[in-house]
Amino acid sequence: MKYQANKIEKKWQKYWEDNNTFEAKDYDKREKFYGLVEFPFPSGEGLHTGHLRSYTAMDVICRKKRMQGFNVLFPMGMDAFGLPAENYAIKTNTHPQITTRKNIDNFVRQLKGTGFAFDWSRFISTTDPEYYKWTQWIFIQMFKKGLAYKSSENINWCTSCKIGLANEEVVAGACERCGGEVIKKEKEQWMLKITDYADRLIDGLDNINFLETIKKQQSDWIGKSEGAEIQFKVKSQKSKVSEELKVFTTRPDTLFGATFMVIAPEHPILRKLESDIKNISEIKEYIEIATKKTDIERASEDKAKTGIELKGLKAINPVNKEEIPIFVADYVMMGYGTGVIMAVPAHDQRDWEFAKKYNIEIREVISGGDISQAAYIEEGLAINSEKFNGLETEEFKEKIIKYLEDKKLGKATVNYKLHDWIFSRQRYWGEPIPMINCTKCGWLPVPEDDLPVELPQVDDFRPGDDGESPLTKATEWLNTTCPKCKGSAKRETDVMPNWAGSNWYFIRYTDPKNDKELVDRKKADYWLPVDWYNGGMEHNTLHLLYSRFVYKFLADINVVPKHKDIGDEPYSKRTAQGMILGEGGVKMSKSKGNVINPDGYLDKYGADTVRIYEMFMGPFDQSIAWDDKGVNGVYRFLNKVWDLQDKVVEKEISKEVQNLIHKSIKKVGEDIDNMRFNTAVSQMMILVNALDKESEISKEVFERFVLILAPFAPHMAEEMWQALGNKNSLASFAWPDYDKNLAQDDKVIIGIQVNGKVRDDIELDFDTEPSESLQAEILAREKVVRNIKDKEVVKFIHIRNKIISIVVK
RNA sequence: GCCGGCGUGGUGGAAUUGGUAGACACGCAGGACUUAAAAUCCUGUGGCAGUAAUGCCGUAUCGGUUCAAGUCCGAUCGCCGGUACCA
Repeated sequence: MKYQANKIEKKWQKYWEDNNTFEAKDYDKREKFYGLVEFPFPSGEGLHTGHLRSYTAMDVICRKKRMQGFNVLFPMGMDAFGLPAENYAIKTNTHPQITTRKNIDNFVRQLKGTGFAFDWSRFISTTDPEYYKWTQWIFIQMFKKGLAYKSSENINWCTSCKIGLANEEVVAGACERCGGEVIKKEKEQWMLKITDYADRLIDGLDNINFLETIKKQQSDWIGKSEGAEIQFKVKSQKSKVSEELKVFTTRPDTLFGATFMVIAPEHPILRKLESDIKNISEIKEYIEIATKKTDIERASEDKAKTGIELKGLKAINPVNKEEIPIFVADYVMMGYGTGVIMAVPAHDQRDWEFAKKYNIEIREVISGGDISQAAYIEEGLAINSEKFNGLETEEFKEKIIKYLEDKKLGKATVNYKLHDWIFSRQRYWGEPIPMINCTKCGWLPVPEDDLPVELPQVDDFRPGDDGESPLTKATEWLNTTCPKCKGSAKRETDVMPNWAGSNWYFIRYTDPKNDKELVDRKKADYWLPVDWYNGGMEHNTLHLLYSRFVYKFLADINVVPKHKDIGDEPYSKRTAQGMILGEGGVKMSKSKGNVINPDGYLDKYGADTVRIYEMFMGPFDQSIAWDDKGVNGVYRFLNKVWDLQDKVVEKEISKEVQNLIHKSIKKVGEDIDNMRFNTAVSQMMILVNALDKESEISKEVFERFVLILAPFAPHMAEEMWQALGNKNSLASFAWPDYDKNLAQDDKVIIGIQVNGKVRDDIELDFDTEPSESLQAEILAREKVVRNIKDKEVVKFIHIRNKIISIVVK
């Protein structure tokens, strides 16, 4: 019988569904395994090959775990809120609800057609009110704990999306999503205080099994630096002022070398002391140019620093009372530290360049460099620092901080790159922020019994040109009563960002239908943490950081467990796959028209072929180009496998085949555990090529092969398993064992080198020990003799099972 | 600039982590089957020289350590990803 992929795939997909083969059982006695993949955004284009790579990998892992006797939870859902759905709605004037439902159906169809062993009974969508009720509930809990607050600040404003963006969503000065121009705009925003968790987000990385590069990305993003905050008094020539400039520095030991100060153009002191600045009109001009510049322009100015001195004002160095000039310059950012720096040109390269340009004194206070050439940024012994002279940097730092603290001139402090998280979007297709504003009582959360706050129907999904949310147009919904004084009040019209639903979804999978609480604590205790989370490289920083933050918060309020080994971390292991590129190695994109939709391949070759190709195409963690011919090669392999069935008989197993099957079981198992799927597949190819050469194949051997093939090509494996006379699905059948001794070849061929060059090889019994007789035998071999000639053997090295190396002179 | 990763045949890639470089697959060439093509099967396939045996060269480049280097060390070049005036 010919291999008919589509027929057997449909048959088994139906079987799995009818028999709930992949249902995860709460509280089961078997050891649990929670495997997680990132749920997709259901776009109009359907699944792409990248989704399949990630999902197939975790599917292979989960199927193997299930065969090994684990109670596996492998869930799927849809992250369906977001801009693309909304932009599509604006374009076509269709409600996002409708397009989203259609897209979800299409995604589910494609996922089921690929044969993933998801527990579909736990399916969730972030747009389902039963789900986002709890997204809103989390927000309210954060508000109650003071972690959600409203703040008016300069936000990044995408002129194209007409939406506020978090700093994290601005890439090189442009909108992360649409690439549009980003400008600064003042706006009232809900903020989440993720900075309160900064230290815990760093410390938590210690005990979890993430790739080292991911850990580094996480901690670099948080960007913790320890240093000191120091106050400089400001002195005006014109009037008595009591203003102070606070600076943050990681090098308080260079304080005596501060010869000027620089403040950011946005710094509020400029407005306060306007009348004291003699050259104010010049300054104002500079500020105007600076604030007009987008970040991208500020950054691309060839590193040439510009700035202007504030005439009429001086700052006083708190340790030596020196009066130093103050500059405004756009290389200092309001968003980091205090927006003011003490410039130490001798020991900071940017300050050095600035001082050279504006002819400011460069005073060396740390010895060891040549400050006439460049700033010396290393540590060293202090000089020109009065009573601190001669101290090592570390000791100096401690002493000067103590000194400043005693005199109330400064203090030790910690600074982070991480900003609080802007959580408001003035858009339509998101979770409404469940807050009510009463003119008398202020901001109050919607009573929890009234959740969810459902997204109201509106006719126009477009944000207002003033940047207000489309929800302001839903007047009936907008006007409500104050939960406290019962007076008239208004609802918050901003919605939550895309991240809101995706930063806790993995918790909900453990109890997806609970309408009483976010999750039944007993179920969460059973299933969490996630044992293995695989996803895209692009989510290694933000999504991971946000969801770790939310988990820690939920653990603090006792909604989810803290674990014995990894504490309040949600994922014990995280891996990431490489991207799949279009043919020729270019990034797939709609605009290039080279996006590969798996549907065509699923129809033509079947899911098993596509699955194996995705695993075989290259190392899992590297980007790789799609190759149509490679798909065909895998299809050939599966046909060969299928045809082997005709040769299966009950018979004795030859020694060679016994060795090969045990070796294969070992290698395929180990390779799956290490995500080395490509070599697992090639091992199966080697096995199949060998079996193909036999005239008859032992049933026992073939059964074992079918079992190791099953995670990769589950449909074909089930069909062949049944044909071998088995009644039930192999999904929970035992993963085969291997015998260590049988997996080991009993002969090895090793090379014989003469002066480092391989001249001969010899077959030896495995584990043959070096011996004199063997040495004599080797030295008598014809090729060896020929290569030694008349030279003297000075060394004879025999490394067991590896090499024989002869050194001659 | 800084941080991380990588560089192996015509192509994707393997190499037990210092021990016969090129597994497996794609492609290509030749052959079988066929009226023919597709599919399938067989053979060959790193480069150079040679009928061959074999020899020399070969893992981005240069140098080092070692009996032995794709693997370790140093320098250089190139590519990819992250980040960007972070005080």
